[in-house]
Amino acid sequence: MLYTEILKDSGVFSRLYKNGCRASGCGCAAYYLPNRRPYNRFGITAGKKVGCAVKRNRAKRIIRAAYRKNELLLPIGYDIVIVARQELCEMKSTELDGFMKKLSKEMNRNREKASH
RNA sequence: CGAGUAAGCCAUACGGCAGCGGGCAUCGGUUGAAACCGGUGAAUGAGGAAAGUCCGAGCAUCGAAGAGCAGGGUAGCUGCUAACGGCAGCCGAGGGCGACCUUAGGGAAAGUGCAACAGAAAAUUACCGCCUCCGGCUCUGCCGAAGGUAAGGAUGAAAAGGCGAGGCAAGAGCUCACCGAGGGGCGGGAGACCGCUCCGUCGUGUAAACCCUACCCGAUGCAACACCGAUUGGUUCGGUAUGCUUUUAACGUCUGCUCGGCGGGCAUACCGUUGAAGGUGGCUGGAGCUGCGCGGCGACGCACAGCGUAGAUAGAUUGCCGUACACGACAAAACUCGGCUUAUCGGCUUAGUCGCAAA
RNA sequence: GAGCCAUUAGCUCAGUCGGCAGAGCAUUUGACUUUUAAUCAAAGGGUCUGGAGUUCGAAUCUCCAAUGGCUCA
Repeated sequence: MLYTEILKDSGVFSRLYKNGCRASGCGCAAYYLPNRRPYNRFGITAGKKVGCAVKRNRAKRIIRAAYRKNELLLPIGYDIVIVARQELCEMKSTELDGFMKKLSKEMNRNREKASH
């Protein structure tokens, strides 16, 4: 991934759940906050509710594939966490494209607001 | 053809484009060199249960060696195995017409406890009944007292070996035949055990109640453990110095207890070491897999040849298509193996059995 | 990775060294009241998480599983 680091600090995760902007779509929800860095940080959450280990891994894979495809649309300098839901492991990654486009639009709009 | 039994195998397949993990080769950047960063190439990358964590081991650390008790586990025999609570074969018991299957299967005569309700009595039993003798009375009988008895009675899961005959006042293993349990002897077997024979002791069940017997078990787990480690701090450990206390003592240490062994102990100061975050190793060549041969009923063992087949650290198999069909279940390595248990779409192979029909 | 605990009526819990499954709240019915609430009286409601085993007999003992929760590093 080009401008992205993997997010693994659990403190950052909880900060995002508490304070982050939330965008939910089909099968998943995303939280994001600006991080004042020259790159993005990206994390995935797939809890026990999603299912067994096979289903959790599949959900993570699908989210990762969708992110990789749509990485260039997203603005740089954000922490992003995507939370998987139960329905996600039945879906295909192309079905997530719409959600990623919506997410990037929303983030860009917020960024313009903040800069103005 | 139908039903059923046992054993074993497979776990969608192939192709295209883009992408992920760790290594290998190579090119470039960079450097004194290594490391590092980027590109390219050809290979390679989850399971039969990877799961549950129910057992067993390897490996590592913890004592300057260890012993006993407590605690825990196992429980027919013989073998296999690194080991096991696993597996194989056999014995006993039980089930099935049969192929075959199931089985925590030592000791109740070392001791203790428990056996509700019902019943006379649940383990040194006499309520009713039956019988004998004595006494009384309203005398073919009834009542009372003393004894004998375990055949009959109702209860219960279970009633003092079972059943038949003899015997007796009535009865009773009191005696006898057969059967069961126990003990002794002889024979067979590696053994569990089996067969025959004699004796005549018959003393319920429960040990997945306490317990007894035999055998086994040190504790902690790869987040173990080893190494590197900036600033800051001074928890840990070691050494030195000083002070206090003291050598049959107290304290510490393998952990619950005791013995034994080892170290004298505590406080302060200094020096070194260590060290939270992070990184590297541990990490995959192993009780390994495949093939073939030999030994063994078998589990398994031996010999030869070939193979190199995940190693991540927020944790790698995906996305978009195409083709085929039976339209794809359960399900993801995390130190590694051997088992057990549980989940599972279906398909295939082999060997017995029973029933029906035909020849 | 290692270890521990719980599951009983609609809900919260007793009963756990074997012998008829119980309490409180809730529900229903009746009484009291003009009516409701409160109070009083009664009734119904259970595959004791599931499956095997030991036993004459299992919520209880043993084994295997399921679900939920907790602890350690």
